[in-house]
Formats: sequence, structure tokens, C-alpha cells
Amino acid sequence: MATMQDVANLANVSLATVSFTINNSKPVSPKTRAKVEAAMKDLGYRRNAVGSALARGRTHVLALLYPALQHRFSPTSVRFFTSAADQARLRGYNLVLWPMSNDAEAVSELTSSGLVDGVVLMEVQLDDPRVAELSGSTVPFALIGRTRDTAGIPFVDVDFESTVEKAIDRFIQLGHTDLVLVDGGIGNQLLGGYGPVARTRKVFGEVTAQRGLSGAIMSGVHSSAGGRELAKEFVASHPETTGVLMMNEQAGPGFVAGLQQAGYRLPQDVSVVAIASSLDIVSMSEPEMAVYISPADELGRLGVDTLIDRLDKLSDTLPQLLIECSYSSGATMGTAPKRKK
Amino acid sequence: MATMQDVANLANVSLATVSFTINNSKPVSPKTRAKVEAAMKDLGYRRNAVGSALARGRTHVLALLYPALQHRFSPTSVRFFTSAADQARLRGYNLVLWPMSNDAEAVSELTSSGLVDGVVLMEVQLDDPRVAELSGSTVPFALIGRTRDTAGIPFVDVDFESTVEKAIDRFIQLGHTDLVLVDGGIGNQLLGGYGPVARTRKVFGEVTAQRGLSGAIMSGVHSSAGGRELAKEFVASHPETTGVLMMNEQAGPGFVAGLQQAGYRLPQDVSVVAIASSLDIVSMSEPEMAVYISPADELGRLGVDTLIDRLDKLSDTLPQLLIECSYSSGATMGTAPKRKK
DNA sequence: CTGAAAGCGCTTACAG
DNA sequence: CTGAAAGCGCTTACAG
Repeated sequence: MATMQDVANLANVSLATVSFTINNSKPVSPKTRAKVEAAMKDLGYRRNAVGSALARGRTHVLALLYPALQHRFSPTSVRFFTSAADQARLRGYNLVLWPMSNDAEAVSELTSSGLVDGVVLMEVQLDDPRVAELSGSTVPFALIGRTRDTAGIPFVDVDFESTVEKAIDRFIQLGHTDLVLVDGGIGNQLLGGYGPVARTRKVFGEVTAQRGLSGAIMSGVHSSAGGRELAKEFVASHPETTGVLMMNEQAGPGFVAGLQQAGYRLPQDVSVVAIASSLDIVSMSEPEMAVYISPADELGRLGVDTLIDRLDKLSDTLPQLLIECSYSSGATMGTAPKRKK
Repeated sequence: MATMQDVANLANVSLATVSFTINNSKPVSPKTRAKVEAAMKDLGYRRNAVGSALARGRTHVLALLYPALQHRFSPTSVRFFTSAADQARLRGYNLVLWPMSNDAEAVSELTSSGLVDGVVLMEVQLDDPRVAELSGSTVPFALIGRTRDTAGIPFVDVDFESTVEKAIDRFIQLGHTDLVLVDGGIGNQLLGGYGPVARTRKVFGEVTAQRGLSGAIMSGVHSSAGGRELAKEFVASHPETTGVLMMNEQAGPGFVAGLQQAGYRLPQDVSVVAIASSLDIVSMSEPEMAVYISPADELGRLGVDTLIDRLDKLSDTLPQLLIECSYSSGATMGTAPKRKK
């Protein structure tokens, strides 16, 4: 690989001049610029980012930290990633997906390595040790999700509270009085639990109580087989329930399949709505599920914008954004049966 | 951030000695080692990977190149990634997912940046320009997938040829004579087309002809909605067909749903088997699809092993591995109907 | 076993 | 507008 020095030699200029013309960091005469550019082309020169990073302290690489070895990627997580990567590219950065457990030590190792300019966290726990670690460091970061205490922490997140409340009120309008929330489990209790689940359970409990409804909670694994398991359990344990809030994206289609295998008709016997899921997943089931769609594209983009604004010193405000899910109707929502089955 | 020099000062030794103790690159007396380690702890020292990379030419980061902005991640692709990342970690490397189009220029920019030690390619096209670029460079690489001409190229791939042949013979055993292959489209014709689709079409055409069967090909987008579209098209255009090879993972459940919405019973009217898909996807449909499961975990692991063996100079052989899909039965496979519907 | 020094490929004050 | 030189944080022959 040709180095900048090689280019300088060939063009008969100094190393510094090559740097100035590449970076447009100082005025360079047209004639000199031409010589340098010709030399670069001749040698097929490309700037070594490691050398540059050491001198400048910037690699222009951002890491999206995802505990991929612990949590399987949901389709919605994939959208977060692709949308974030896209936006990063537009703004001149490379965003890469960096698999890493929710572990303060690992984060600090990465951020002190100098290999990345900033990090975006996903799958945030209420007492996430990574956030504490980052708050004490100088490396810019942003969360997609949020911790229990959000003071001073830049984040963007789904507004689970308002979404769940709206979903419950939709069930009420349809005459349902007995609801179940199905989720993917609270995760690591030591870390305060997985944010979306913890918040959703809380508001589900509060709102059902306040509206005088019966509300129970079930959990299963994040897979289609998990959904089928959940359906069996649901049929056995909740014969009176007519409305299900499904907040376990990957289990959704399996759950619907399992209900039907057990002889339930949707929505005549049971109504189901997916929470914070995607059109692609809900249309895998027959009938297609109604869904509150996660604003994944928007949040991915905003999370990256938040981070880059700080890196580029474009903003010193502290963005804390909540975005609601949007409702899309589906054939699994109907009026409550007079008497189930 | 404390530097190695800071540690040396505090421990009253030279910079070199600190490096020797950290890297175990030269013998260090126990006493000196203790002093250095104490100083490191005191300062919370962490080695800056950029400085190290510049001196050593190694970052211990590997990039899995995936055109994430062009191709949506399938669940099987996710498995490739997590399995590869896991194996890389076991062997002392960080594997990150680097979104990048099938573009020689972009690859060369990355590999000459010095930020990664090697790359693994996915979504390989028959005439993939990235492979030509990498073959001419000094950066180690491996493919998950393969090009048309594989001479001198290290790769691991699904054995589509033998898998498709077995699937066809299974249909024959069940009495089917009229088959359709559904795929996700050939992709970029300029690049020779997407390897799995090109190879599968070829062998499907050859084997059906050789066995005296009728064989047609349909393509649709990689989504559940795409699957429902395909089902409509199938019902309209292929009234005689009784067997479907579904090689479009994300469209699979939507296709099954769409067939049933059109009044078909599975497998009484039509049999369907998924090719190179996953248990998780096929169990989203009701009934669950039979499937030839992609050996994604194994291939992800082997792809990384291939790359790291070269990086660590453990092997100078050229691995070229093909692995068959394994069959898992499902309720969508049955004997051919006497007369359809 | 330990250290002084050159070097990895860049950037950037400073001087002219 | 151009250049010589110091410096970013490490590693590693070389010398002792």
C-alpha cells in the first residue's frame, strides 16, 4: 500500500502538502493540487484510517451495541440497525453492529480502544451498567431505549406507556373486559429488567386496574415455537380472556397459529393485537394481526442523529424523545364474544 | 485516558517494559511486573487499540460485509452473523457487521483503511466485484457463499445443488409431477445474479427435465406481503401444480397464508417445502412447513475459522466447503392429489 | 531482565 | 501557498 510519503515523493512536494490537499485543510495552489492528485491516482493511494485516527482521534466509525449472542435479533431490531446505518452513512460515518453483552467492562474496553468515535446502545435495561460506565466516560453515546433514571442521558425510545394505554382503550371500545399481556420476559433482574417489558407491565397493570378490567401477564421465549407454547398455556389458564396484547414480536405468528390449532377462531373467540411489532411479522399469520407498529426507522435515524450532533458539536441540547406506535388494523381484532366459544 | 507512558512513569520503568509485561512479549521480573500491574490498576489503564494497530498492523477486528441497506436480513442471515461473531470471540477477535453494498470501491476503501484485519463476505453474487477486488489485495478474506469461478477463493456455502435434487426426489416419491420453484429473484444481473438463486434455478431446471417433470419458476419480494402476492399469482397461473419449493425465507409464511385464503388445503391440494430456511420461520405458518434447514450456524463458524486460520497462519490450505441442508418434516408435505381440488 | 530509540501513517501548529 | 518537525500511542529490533 502506498503511503502519503510515497505520494509526496512522486509529486515532489512535502508530506504536509499532500495532507492539506486531501483534507482541504489549507489552501493549495491548483498546480500543486494537480500534481498531488496525479500522484495519488498513479499509486492508487488510499488514506490509512489508523494513522489518521491516531493523529486526529477520529475513526468515523460508530458502534451499535447489540447483545446479539444473548438476544436474538427481531425483525424490528433489524430495522433499527439498517435505518441507523443508513443515516450514519448520509452524515459521513460508518455505523457497524458490534455484538456485545450488557457489560460495563466490555463497553469500556471498546470505548477506550479508540476504534470507534461513539456508541449507540440497544436492548437497554432499567439499570443498565453500560450506561453508568458511559456516563462516566468522555465517549459520546445515545440510547435507543432508556434507563430507569434518564437524567442527563440522551435517548430516543418507543412511547410504550401511551401505546399500551391506547391499545387497552381500543379493547374496551370493543367490549372486552378480560385481557392478557404476553411478553418476552423481564430479562436480567439484576439489571432492573428489560426496559420495554418493565414499562409495559407497569402501565398495563395500572390502566387495567384503573379501568376496572381483569389483566394478567404471561411470558414466553422469543420464537415461533415459544408462541405456540404460549397459546397452549393461554388456552389452559385463561379460558375467560378475550383480548390479548402480544408484545413478543417473534412469538406472535406462532401464538396465532397455536390458538387456531386449539380450535379458537380469531377474532370471534379471541382478539389479538401486536404491540411494537412490524407489518412484516403480523402478515405472516393468518388472519393478519392488528398491530401497533414500532417506529423503528424513525428511532434508528434519530438515535444516530443525536449521537452525531454531539460528535460534530452541532448541538449541546439533550434529546430525549418518545415516539408512539402507529396503529394498523388487522383481522384479529373484533368485538368481544357474548360468551366465549 | 492514561497512556502507556503514564503507567511507565508511575511504575518507574520504561515504556518498553510496560509493553513487554502487557503483551508478554519478553521476560519481565516478577517484581517489575508487580509494579507495572499496580500502576495500571491505579490509573485504570487500557491499551489504546489504535496506537497498537498502527505499530503492529493488527486491530483484531473482522468485518462481516452485508449489503444490509439493499437486502433485508433474513432470520437465517442473522444466524450466520451471530454464529460467526461467537466463533470470532472464542478465537480472540471481534467480528462486527459492516453494512456495505456489493461494491469493489467500498471494499477496497475499508480494507486499505487498516481498521479491520480481514473480511467475510455474504450475499455473494456469481460475478461479485468485491471478490475480484479482494483477490488482488493482501487482505485475508473468506466467503459465505461462492462466485461462479471459485479457483483460489476460500469459501463455505450451502450445497444447494444436492439439497434441491433431494427435495425434488422427495416430491417424486410422493407422486408429484408438476412443481414450481419460488425464489426471491436473481438480483443484480450485472453481477451475474445472486449465487443461491442462480444455482438453485439451474439445478431445478436440470433435475426436473431429467426426471421428466414439469417445472416452473416464480419470484417475489422478500417479505410476508410478497408471499401473499406470490400465492395469488400461483393460484392464477399454476392451477395444475401440486408441489412448491419455497426458497424465499421471508415470503414462506405469507405464501402459506395466501394459499389458504384462496381456499387451498395443505397438503391435500398443494404440498410446500421450504429450502434453506429455518425452523423458526416455518413454524410461524399453520400448518408448519416442512423445511430443508440451512446449516447457518455451522457455516458462520466455518467461515470465521477459515479466515482466522489464514490470519494466524495456522493453515495454508484453501478451504472450500459445501454443506447440505438437513430435512425436517412438516405438515405441508403430502402425497399428490389425484385431481387437484 | 531493562531501556533508548526508531518507526507505524498520519495531522497540525509553527515558521517562512 | 509550502515545508520541517513534533506528536498521536503503541511495538520491537538493538544494545547493554
